Amino acid sequence: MRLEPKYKELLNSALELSGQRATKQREHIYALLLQKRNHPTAEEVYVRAKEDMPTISLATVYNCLETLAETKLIRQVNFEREPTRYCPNLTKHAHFYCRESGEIVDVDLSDELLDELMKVLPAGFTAKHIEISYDGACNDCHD
Amino acid sequence: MRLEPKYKELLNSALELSGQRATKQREHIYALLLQKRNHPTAEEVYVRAKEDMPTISLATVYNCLETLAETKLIRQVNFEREPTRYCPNLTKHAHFYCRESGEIVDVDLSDELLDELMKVLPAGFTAKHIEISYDGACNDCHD
DNA sequence: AATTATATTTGGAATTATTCTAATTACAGC
DNA sequence: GCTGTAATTAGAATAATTCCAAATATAATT
Repeated sequence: MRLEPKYKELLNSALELSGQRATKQREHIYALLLQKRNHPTAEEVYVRAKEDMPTISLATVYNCLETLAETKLIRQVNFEREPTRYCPNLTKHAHFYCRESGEIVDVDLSDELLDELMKVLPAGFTAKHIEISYDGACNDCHD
Repeated sequence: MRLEPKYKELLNSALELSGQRATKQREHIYALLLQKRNHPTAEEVYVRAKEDMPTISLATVYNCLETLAETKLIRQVNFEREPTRYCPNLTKHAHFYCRESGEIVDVDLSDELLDELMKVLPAGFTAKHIEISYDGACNDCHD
């Protein structure tokens, strides 16, 4: 698994900006998130990471995911009480969770729609972030 | 703490509909959620519940909250990995979480806005529910 | 009203996801 | 190549929640 130059630069500059080091583990985990964008849990990332890097520990996976999230290279996605999932899609989007297949699909959101959502806030409230999750049945799963 | 007749009926019919029994504990917990609508966690509900019902157990609090949520009398509210909070507001609304004060505020949503959110789904996708959470600073907390 | 069947509550143990800790290892600057 | 700091590692600890088996409460039936 190789990290494309574009993303390698993105990673390096994001880490440098926040005064953190570029390590094999961080690069590896970022690469595998980009390579298969299926919103894996930390545990799933751990399993995949070990294929090419058998000595990596679960704690490191958590640490790396945390670092990547802090530096805004990935997003954490939560559905109710389920384990946190991770997503390297940096565009503005919501998540659709199919209760049938368990699949999570990104749903792009326009700036206009996000603006409208901001406008319904009470006076004096300012939101840094809006998190939107749908849940239902995806294309492949109508009862 | 007394459950208003209106809500008592709502509770009884919801429980009956789902074939479950009306118990003191369920009524008590529903009443205290209605009385102080500050989106408490299960632990907070437990503390409050014990004031008037000292022998209630934490497991029962969880059971009752689960039953109330199943019967759609209350909603579960999750913010990232924080403990689940509970909300008896049945209108369509989002939640605003103030990172400063920790306060959670209901934000009413119009049917039109929800429609628009449904329209942006890919073809063949149908959502049963949309969960929207803002996070930022509330009226009382601009840095 | 007593009897029976089933649902609910209870306290504690178990589980799950995640974070913490202390020791080792790796990296960056001199 | 040394030195200081950051990152990784394995395992222990934690927090929220769920599970379990026994006791109790409720509803249905006699």
